Amino acid sequence: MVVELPPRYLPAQVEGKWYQFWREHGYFTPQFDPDRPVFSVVLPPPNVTGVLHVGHALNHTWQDILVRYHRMLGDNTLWLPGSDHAGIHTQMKVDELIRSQGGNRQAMGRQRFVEAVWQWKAEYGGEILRQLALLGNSVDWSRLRFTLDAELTQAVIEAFVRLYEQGLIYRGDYITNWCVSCRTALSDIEVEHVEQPGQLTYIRYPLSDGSGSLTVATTRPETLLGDSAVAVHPDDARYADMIGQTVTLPLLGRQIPVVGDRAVEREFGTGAVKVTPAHDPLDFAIGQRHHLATIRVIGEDGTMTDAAGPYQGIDRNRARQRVLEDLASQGSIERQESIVHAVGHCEKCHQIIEPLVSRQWFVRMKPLAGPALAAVDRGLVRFAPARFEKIYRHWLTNVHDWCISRQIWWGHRIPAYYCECGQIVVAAVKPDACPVCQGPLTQDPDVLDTWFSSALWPFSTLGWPNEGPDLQRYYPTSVLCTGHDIISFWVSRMIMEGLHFTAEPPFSTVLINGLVRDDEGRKMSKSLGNGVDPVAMIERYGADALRMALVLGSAPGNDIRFSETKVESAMHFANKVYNAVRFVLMHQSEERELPAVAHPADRWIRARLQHAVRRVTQAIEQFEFGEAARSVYDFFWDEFCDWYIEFAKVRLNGTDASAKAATRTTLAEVAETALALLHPFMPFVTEELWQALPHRGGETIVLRHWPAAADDAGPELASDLVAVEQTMAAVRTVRNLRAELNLPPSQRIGVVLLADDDQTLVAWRRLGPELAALVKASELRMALKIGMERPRQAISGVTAGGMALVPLQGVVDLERERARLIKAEDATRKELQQTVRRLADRNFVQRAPAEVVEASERRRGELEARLERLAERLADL
RNA sequence: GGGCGCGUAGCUCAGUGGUAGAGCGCUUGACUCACAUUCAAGAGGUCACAGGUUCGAUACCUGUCGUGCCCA
Repeated sequence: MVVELPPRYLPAQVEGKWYQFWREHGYFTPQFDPDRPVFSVVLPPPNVTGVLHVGHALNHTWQDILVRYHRMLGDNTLWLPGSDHAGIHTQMKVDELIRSQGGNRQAMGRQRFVEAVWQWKAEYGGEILRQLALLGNSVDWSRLRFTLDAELTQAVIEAFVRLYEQGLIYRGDYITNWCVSCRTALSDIEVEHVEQPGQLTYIRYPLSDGSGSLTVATTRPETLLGDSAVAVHPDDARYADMIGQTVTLPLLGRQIPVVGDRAVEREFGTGAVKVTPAHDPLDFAIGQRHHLATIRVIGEDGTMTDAAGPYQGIDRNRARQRVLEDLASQGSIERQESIVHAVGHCEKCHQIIEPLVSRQWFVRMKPLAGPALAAVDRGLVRFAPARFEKIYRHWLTNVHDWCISRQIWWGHRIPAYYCECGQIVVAAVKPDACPVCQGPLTQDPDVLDTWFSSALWPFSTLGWPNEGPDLQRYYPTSVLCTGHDIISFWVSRMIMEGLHFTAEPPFSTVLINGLVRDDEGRKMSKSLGNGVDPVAMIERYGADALRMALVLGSAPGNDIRFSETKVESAMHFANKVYNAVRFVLMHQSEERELPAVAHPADRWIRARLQHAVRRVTQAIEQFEFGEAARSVYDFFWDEFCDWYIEFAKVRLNGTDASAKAATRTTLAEVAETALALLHPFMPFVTEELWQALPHRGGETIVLRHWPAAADDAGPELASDLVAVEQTMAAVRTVRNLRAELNLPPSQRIGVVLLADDDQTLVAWRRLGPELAALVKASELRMALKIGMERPRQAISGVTAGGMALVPLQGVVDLERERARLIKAEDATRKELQQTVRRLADRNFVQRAPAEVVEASERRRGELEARLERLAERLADL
């Protein structure tokens, strides 16, 4: 067969072609077979504004490995792609764009702005999806979803209405995290806590009866203006008699009570705290318990309200300075100390969060959290690795109600309608008029948190609330693969909503992938500028290389370090695979094949392949993708390329036609199976090569059945395997001797192999031609050691079952050789002593398993023999 | 303050209750007819430290130190 393949693998010329082929033929769309198991996965939807980063690349590669593996097993395999609308983020982005063009969101009005966002989405929102295809992800494009699609919006509205009707959604005045820059409420988990230096100010509040004063400590003196009490711990002896008294609020002169509350930490500051229910979550809770006034002194724009009296209209930061100055001039400040404390910041814009009371919509979490915890307890959902259950449990047991309204325009608008008469109607379709007074209704202006729609993703994407075939067939999904950073954000909420709406957990396994860090172990971030663009990596090294680099050395839940050299070496591997198969192709023949006579090496490589099949299959089943990848890698490179192909060359260059036929067949079949094994990891190069190789039926490796580990161990197999292993050992020993002598590979040498027993001699002889070729022997003599006169003036080495000698014909550095032998003798003696000591130990002999004791005894025998041989050689010199 | 990881070759990381492994890097030699994106050989490790369990611990337990993350 004439094969014209360039000597180097060029991924750029290959990858796009095959992806298009797969996509056009619809191989990623399952053909449902009711007799086969279902394997379904939903892609964690990336932000529509996003671009692919290496974290996605790892996460997607893992999913693609699982999905391609199950597709090859013949399961009904669905991987459903999509993106989410990323409410705040997208709105900010488009807002900036409009402002940069001199426009203004407020002036445009809501409707035109939302249209502009849709237009932006149509133009740029597909970027991440395009990049996702570059990675080779085998997603079903015919089922692409977006959280704001009509069907998914219907699901969101339906969920909201049902939860409302069930009393699980309510509207209320509550303290929320407010971002003065984004001008919206945020949920707890959208707040990042950052350690910062700050000032703890001790302020004296005089007792109203003039009998003294109480000192409180605060890091936020400006909130003093909104204080409605001072709280102390009821069991704190220092303040016991002050509870029930009133104090005078400095600056404003308001009379406020001293209350006792167990939430107060006695050890912090003075043990007395100012209570500002409108601007602190803990204070809000205290305020509720003691029916205190909620005085909002900071507005939604971050400036002081009219309740702040003389400070009205001042920015919150300047107000802090002014309050401090005024307190100082009054002599109310006892002292100040520097502290480091965690300050909440907006995850999106990194501004300091302002906790404030506002009217928002909430989901009651406790009733939903119970079943979600039970599902994990009962094993209906399991985490891999299991330790992540703890994070899940901890969050769900301490869960607070979820603020779901956002004061923005881009998103699912809340289906609540208000009448002037005070009536609130929550309905999927806007009613014509108020059911009470027939007055006109206006819709709530707010939209829902993006995570509210993401929580429904595993079933809204499959058609819920409609009971269509997709929902019946592919729900619940099989595995959800994601990072541990969104276990609370997303995973737990999907489980809660899934159980609530479908009575089933949305997936049975949560597979956690680690973070991809830079080569120094730092998190990748924009500010550090250490992010890696996966698309650039793909362009430079190929998607297969990027995938393999990320997967090798990755394990469930463990972070990995990324470095370009890893991608480079993975590219080398792709090239190696390519050239190995190129070799196979170059030796295929159009001639009618003769009956093949199998050679020990053929049986050996097939046995090693079976071993690799078992290892890879097992590792994938256990999500040990790094292990699985390494197994294929080692098989391909070490066993197939470095040994089998080298063995094969001998027979291919020989004259025996049936031996050639057997070799060709083995090369082709082993390569074909190995490519299948590698396909989930490196889809492109494997398809390219598989198409060129002879294969039985099938139009794509994507649908090739997954290799099954066969039990083909014949009686001759074991001795064949030993023969090959002993040959390999002898080759290594002779090569070692060659290296000792610094011989160039081109120089042929005489080699003598002396076997300790018949079995070894037979083994060597069976692979004699291969042995001679691999050690570049001009002459190879093999004999039993007994009765054979050892050549003098030869360099020698011990090997499994015998020894190897290379006659030197007068050219040898005797001292160097002697030093080498002494070193080997020392090492051998040391290990022998260890082994002897162990075997002398009655405890060991009696208690260790029999096979371990036997192995030790064998080892002792080997070591003794080796020591003997070494001594002989030394004597020779 | 609470919780969870990690500490194995120069670097990045596998791994196992019974003789320490890989890739990269390094050293030496080779453009050997699939591949120099290669081949062959080599050097390099008290498996963080201290106790305990065990006949035997790098692995299991406890503590210490270092380091990273999450939550409050």
